Amino acid sequence: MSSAADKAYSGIRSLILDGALAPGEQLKEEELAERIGVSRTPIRDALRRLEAEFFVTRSDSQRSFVADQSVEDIDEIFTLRAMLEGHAAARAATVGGPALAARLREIVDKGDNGSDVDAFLDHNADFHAEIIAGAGSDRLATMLARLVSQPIVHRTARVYDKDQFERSLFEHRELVDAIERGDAEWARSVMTSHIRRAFHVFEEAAQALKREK
Amino acid sequence: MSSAADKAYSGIRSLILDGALAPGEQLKEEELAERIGVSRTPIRDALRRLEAEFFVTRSDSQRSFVADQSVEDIDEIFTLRAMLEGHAAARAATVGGPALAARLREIVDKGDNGSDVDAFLDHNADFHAEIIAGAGSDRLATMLARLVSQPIVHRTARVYDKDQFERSLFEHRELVDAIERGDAEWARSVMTSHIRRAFHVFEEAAQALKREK
DNA sequence: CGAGCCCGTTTTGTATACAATTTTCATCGA
DNA sequence: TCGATGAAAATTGTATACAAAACGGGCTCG
Repeated sequence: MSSAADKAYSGIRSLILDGALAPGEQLKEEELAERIGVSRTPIRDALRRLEAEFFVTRSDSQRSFVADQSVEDIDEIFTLRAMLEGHAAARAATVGGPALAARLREIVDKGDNGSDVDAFLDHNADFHAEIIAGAGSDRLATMLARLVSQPIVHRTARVYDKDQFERSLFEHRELVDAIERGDAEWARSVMTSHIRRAFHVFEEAAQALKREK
Repeated sequence: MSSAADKAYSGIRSLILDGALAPGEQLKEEELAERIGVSRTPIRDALRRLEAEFFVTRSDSQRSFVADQSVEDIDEIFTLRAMLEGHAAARAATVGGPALAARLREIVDKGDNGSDVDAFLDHNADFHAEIIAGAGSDRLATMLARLVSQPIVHRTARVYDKDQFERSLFEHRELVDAIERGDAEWARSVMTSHIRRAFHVFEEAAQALKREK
């Protein structure tokens, strides 16, 4: 896990998310290698991975750049995620059956304790992972994993207030109801609004931040 | 274009599509390197690319395998493609405007000449590319590019008969109508059925092939 | 002026040797 | 017989040197 390639991957990722590398900036393999303390080989590996996850883009002449992260870009990501994960929820409702519903209910019950942000994040990650697994589509799971950059989820949750946590939990419960009854379209809509709502929370926080400056 | 990495990429891709490497088979870097005539470095690169395109999967211990290509897998791919490209059509109808409709109509008119398979494939690729570009979402375009393996489109089109070509052209025309009028949901449905229909043509051909054996 | 071209510099691509890890399989002991 | 063990073999990971390609700045020529 702490191989050079993983170190390079998480290192570059952090540099981007912390803003040490600005959107649009060119990523030079040698410079990154020196900065992170590994050779260029694992750096190249990490760049390919980050490219698959839309953190990094490559020009036609193979140079790497930090991808844009404007509110429009985040909107695009949340829109795609809402569609794909809505589809996952619909499939989970169709093929998951009572066994899946039971597992989800257990996760939701465990997550219903207090307002600790980290505990909620754990619960949230478990819940969504279970639904995606329940859809039983490897490619869908892979696409979602690439699309959903957990740090964005985290940054969103940090600005959640008590009311928003409760709404999330409420939506999770409704999702379990829909899956339990095998109602694919109900599950799809709940999941879609769940994710779109998360985007708008993020959006408002970003605008508030902008006004402060 | 004819760099070692590209040679490795298209070489391995061909080996998989020709069946020289069977689904589930392990891909050994050194063996591939020798077979293709480049060193392991570009082979590793190619494997990452093929992994992003769902041709290759990796085990938890970093070994690479040829991905499954069962009818169920193809179904999964077409389903995801129908959803994403349906979304692209809806967005294109919303943001593309008359300019996009005009460009599309030109492409369709050019494609309406005879029953040459290759000409149809060119027309088809142009048409879909224009719509995806018209949606104006880089990440969506990237995801679709990774998901849609042209060889499958080709293999599907090879079994198209005259009637099916005509239906495709008809659907393309209807799509242009929908986009011209800015009707996102109409565009989405036409695109979705267009792609689902293509899957079932492929499916029937695959079953016919199976019965022959 | 400005478009195009040349050449030094920067950056990425490739091969290769060696290191680390994983797998395989033979052996041992209960 | 079964499972554990450990060493050999197979496979992937990493560093590094050199090759190739792309970029940039200054030059010429119209």
